[in-house]
Amino acid sequence: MSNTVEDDDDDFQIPPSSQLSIRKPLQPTNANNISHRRPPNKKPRLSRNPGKENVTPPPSPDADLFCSSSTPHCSLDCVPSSVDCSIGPISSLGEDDQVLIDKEDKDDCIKVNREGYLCNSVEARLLKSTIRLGFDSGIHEDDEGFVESNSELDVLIKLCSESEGRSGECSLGNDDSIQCPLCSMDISALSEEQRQVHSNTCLDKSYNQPPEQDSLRKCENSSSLIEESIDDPVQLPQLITDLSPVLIWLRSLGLAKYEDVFIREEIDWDTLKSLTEEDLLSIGITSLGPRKKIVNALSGLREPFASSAEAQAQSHCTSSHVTERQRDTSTTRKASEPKKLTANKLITEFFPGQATEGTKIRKAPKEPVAEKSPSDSSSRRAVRRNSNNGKSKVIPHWNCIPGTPFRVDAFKYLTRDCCHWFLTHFHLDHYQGLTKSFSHGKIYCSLVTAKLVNMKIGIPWERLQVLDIGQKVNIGGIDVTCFNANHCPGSIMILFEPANGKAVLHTGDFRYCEEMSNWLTGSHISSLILDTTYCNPQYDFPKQEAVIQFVVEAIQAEAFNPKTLFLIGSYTIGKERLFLEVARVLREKIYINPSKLKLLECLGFSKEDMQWFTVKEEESHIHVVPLWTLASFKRLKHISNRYTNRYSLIVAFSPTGWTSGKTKKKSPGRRLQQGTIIRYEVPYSEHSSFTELKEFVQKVSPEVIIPSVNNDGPDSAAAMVSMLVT
DNA sequence: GCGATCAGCT
DNA sequence: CACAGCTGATCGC
Repeated sequence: MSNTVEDDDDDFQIPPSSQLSIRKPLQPTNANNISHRRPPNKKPRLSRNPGKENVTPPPSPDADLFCSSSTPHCSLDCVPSSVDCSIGPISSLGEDDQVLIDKEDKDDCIKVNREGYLCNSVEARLLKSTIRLGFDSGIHEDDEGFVESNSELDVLIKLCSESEGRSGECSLGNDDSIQCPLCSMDISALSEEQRQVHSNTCLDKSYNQPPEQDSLRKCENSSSLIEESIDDPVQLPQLITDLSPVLIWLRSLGLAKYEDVFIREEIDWDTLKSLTEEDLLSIGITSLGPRKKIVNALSGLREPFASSAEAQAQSHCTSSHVTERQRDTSTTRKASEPKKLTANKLITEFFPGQATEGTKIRKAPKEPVAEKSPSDSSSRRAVRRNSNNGKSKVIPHWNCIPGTPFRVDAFKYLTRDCCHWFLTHFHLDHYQGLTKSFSHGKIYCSLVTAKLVNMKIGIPWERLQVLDIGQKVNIGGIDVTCFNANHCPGSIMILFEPANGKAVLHTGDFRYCEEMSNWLTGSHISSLILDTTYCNPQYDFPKQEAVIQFVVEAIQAEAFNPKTLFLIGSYTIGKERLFLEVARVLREKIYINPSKLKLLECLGFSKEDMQWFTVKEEESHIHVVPLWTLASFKRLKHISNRYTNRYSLIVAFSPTGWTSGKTKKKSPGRRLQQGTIIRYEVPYSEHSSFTELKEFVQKVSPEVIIPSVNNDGPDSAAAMVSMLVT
């Protein structure tokens, strides 16, 4: 193509303005000395084109996608046009990518982009200040770098700590007979909710089974359940009796991966109690988080109130008849519970209302753990080993909607007793198990997700039921409303309102934005199934807009060398906003491969947006590539070798929220360089930050929270708790 | 040969 | 560590 940057020509050729208009010609000095480049997180370099100096998208035909400033909840001119400004029912989708929607208030017409991204008007408003303030997203820290303590923090801390070590699954058999995975009791006759209560109770018992009580988990609710179980002792779960107390204890901390170490060192219960942090270090527990966690738990073991005999005697798997009365009774007993640690308040203590189940916070690991054997060192292996033709018998709590027969993102656990399957978004870990031979009923999802499921997996449209955003529908007698989850295109969170009046909000994966709380005002949420991916204060990343601006400026800063190839990582779907905004702001086309284009065509981008993509590699020096190809310099070197003639410098952007955990707090990115390869790690996240989770939970104010992500390991929230307590 | 699943990896 | 995958091996049809 004529507009290709010539491989061997050092002279920068001005490309057609539509493609490379902002691309800077050479800087006056040190053009070849990469290390002398200005760090991009400083003052933005101005474009020669005065109309394109900042992140504000240039006027474009799709400018009408912006909400007018008169719309109360919408602002500002710097909101990317790919994002919509509110949410409302998409009742029909025409050829145009925008849909005009009449809300109840006719004056409040809003436009929704089919892409489905949300308008983060507040983010947009914050943009300038965030840049100036080093991407401060508004959270306050103390000198130690911790988020200031308040009840909301405690709420989430508690949420996290409670999510540790408890395995909340409900049992669903493939056959008529349904057994509790722990005590093997036949629970076929029980209702769905009762089964969950039963299984969860068993798991609570297993958690409390070690001879001494785990100091990290003085959950009064579990205590109350233990007391309830006294009245109804049945056989001990086999799983529990076969394991050594040390291993059980270890597992209860979510540190099963260190089982091998403890076995190798032949650490028995007495030895365990005498271990010091130094000992732990010497036997190979080098990670700070797990070590602290163990030390903390050990100190709890040495406490006099730990009553092992009693715990064992009481830790029998109970049948499911945990009645409201019993719960009330146990609740009244709680006041005198000796096991309670005031430092570990239940998250639900901060919320009004009575819990609907004995356990208010459930661990809902992404993978079931109930059937793990002692030798398993990773949950993944355990799952594989225990998988039943790919469909595990034990379905995590977060896949079940209490009070309904519905399943969410539960295709790994297909059963014949359910015919309503919801899919929150098209990411593998959520649709895994779904194949084109699916014949278990209907799949409910957004239009974008339905298109992808149809195209990529081959599910026929007859099996797919599109849920219109913001529109309440009745499915099997249950009101269902979905909202834009602001995660990836097509992602939704789903509100279930069963007849029992106990509404359940399943967030799917989501990135919080202020509008979300508006949708939910008025609805009392009983259970919140929450995406807790970054439920840890260390994950406190900037708003997406700030990161986008950082990337734009970084590209501008690095682009003075005309033989620079820019790579932006992305998933199958996800991170589109990042590279689309880069294209729009820099007014340069972005290369994507043909299969990616086909995918993007399903996402509901406008024609104007789509014009920024090209499948002709030579038309662009900004390429979108799979995220993992940027994971290491080794891989980047591989890419670099492919383009030796054409490019002399590779600048890659890895957008992931995990970046924020390992860099300084709220840093907009990390610049790493090896020779002619530069790699930026930028904290562009499509999950909520800890701060956002806090805010969301506070606003939704549910009675019960069911985490959808298992936060085990060094990053575990329990470790965070121990750090806060000590 | 193909689809589905699993194991290992980043 | 692991967001959300990819790749290659294996198995059953």
